[in-house]
Amino acid sequence: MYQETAAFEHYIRDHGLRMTNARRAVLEEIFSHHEHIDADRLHAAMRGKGLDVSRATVYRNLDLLADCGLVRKYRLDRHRVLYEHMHAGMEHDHMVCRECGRVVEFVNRDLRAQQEEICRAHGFDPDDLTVQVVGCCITCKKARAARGSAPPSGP
Amino acid sequence: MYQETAAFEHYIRDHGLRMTNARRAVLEEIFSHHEHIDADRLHAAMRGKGLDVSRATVYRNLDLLADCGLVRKYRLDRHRVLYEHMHAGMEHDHMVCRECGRVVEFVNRDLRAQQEEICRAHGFDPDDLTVQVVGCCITCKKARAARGSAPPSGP
DNA sequence: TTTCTTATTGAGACAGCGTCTCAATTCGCC
DNA sequence: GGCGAATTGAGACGCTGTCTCAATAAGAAA
Ligand SMILES: [Mn+2]
Ligand SMILES: [Mn+2]
Ligand SMILES: [Zn+2]
Ligand SMILES: [Zn+2]
Repeated sequence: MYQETAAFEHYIRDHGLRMTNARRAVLEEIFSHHEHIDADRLHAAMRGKGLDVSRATVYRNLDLLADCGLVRKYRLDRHRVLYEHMHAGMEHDHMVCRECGRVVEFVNRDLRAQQEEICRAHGFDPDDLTVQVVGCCITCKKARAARGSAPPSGP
Repeated sequence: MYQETAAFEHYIRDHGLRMTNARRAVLEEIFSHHEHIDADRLHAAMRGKGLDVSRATVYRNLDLLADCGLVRKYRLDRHRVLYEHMHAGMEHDHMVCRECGRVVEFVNRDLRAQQEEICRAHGFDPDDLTVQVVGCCITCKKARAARGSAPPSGP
């Protein structure tokens, strides 16, 4: 947390912004959640703890944190944007199950290297590399197979 | 177009659905546009030609076409979903410029193979593999460099 | 410390976009 | 042609994220 606070304050100063209680509160809150969470849920969690930060401010500061690289922003389903705090530069990607909604994370350095190579080839300067797979997870696949081949009571 | 109509009708029959004029119209319309387009613009284009298909129906049938694989659905910016007709299994991915909004497409078989390999390793059955890069395109990079290093009138 | 400038916040209105509802229509089968 | 179900049209609706603007507070300067 010292690490992140320092990085955030550094970014703030560097950009002629101001460090505020609301900013510290949003930073602490997002770093206390270790799953993907949307802005409204994060806001509700804060209100639940008695932290009076407005909805607009939570949205604004999550985006600020994303800009400064402490938080990542994903759209894993079409309904809402999810945020997640970074963990020391450990970038990962996602597989999303259509059936159960489960999100599986994976890290693959080669995939990233290859994306960077493509960018280089096009003279494109990337800020954000995303790989996303939508499909059916192993659990749902097994469940479907079990249902399909040997249902408890015959059809 | 015969190809796609046949594939669509086959999918329709296979799923106990019905072929309608609205479906044919949406299919023809999306295949007549060769850039990314959103549902409302496609709807407007149809109305412009005198095709009376409702907004909801355009949305519904674009999603149906996406389900059956004739159309792909992307969210290249956070504002809206864009659709694009497939071209004989030629899957591609996108780089989006933050500054000018330009979208650069690229095809890379290795990247796809690698994604499939990761899925296999996780027992994940993919329907949809997406790679998206957000950053700064070569044109904007050059424009920025020109502005930064040698402005017409001194600072 | 007090003063001053201005970035930030809060509260709610607003907007975009996609979904839903339900009566009317159309499809496909008999 | 008649029937039952799938599809459509029109608009209301809901969810998310953005914007507005007056009030507040950060932080530089005095
Ligand atoms: Mn994640
Ligand atoms: Mn494309
Ligand atoms: Zn699943
Ligand atoms: Zn550009």
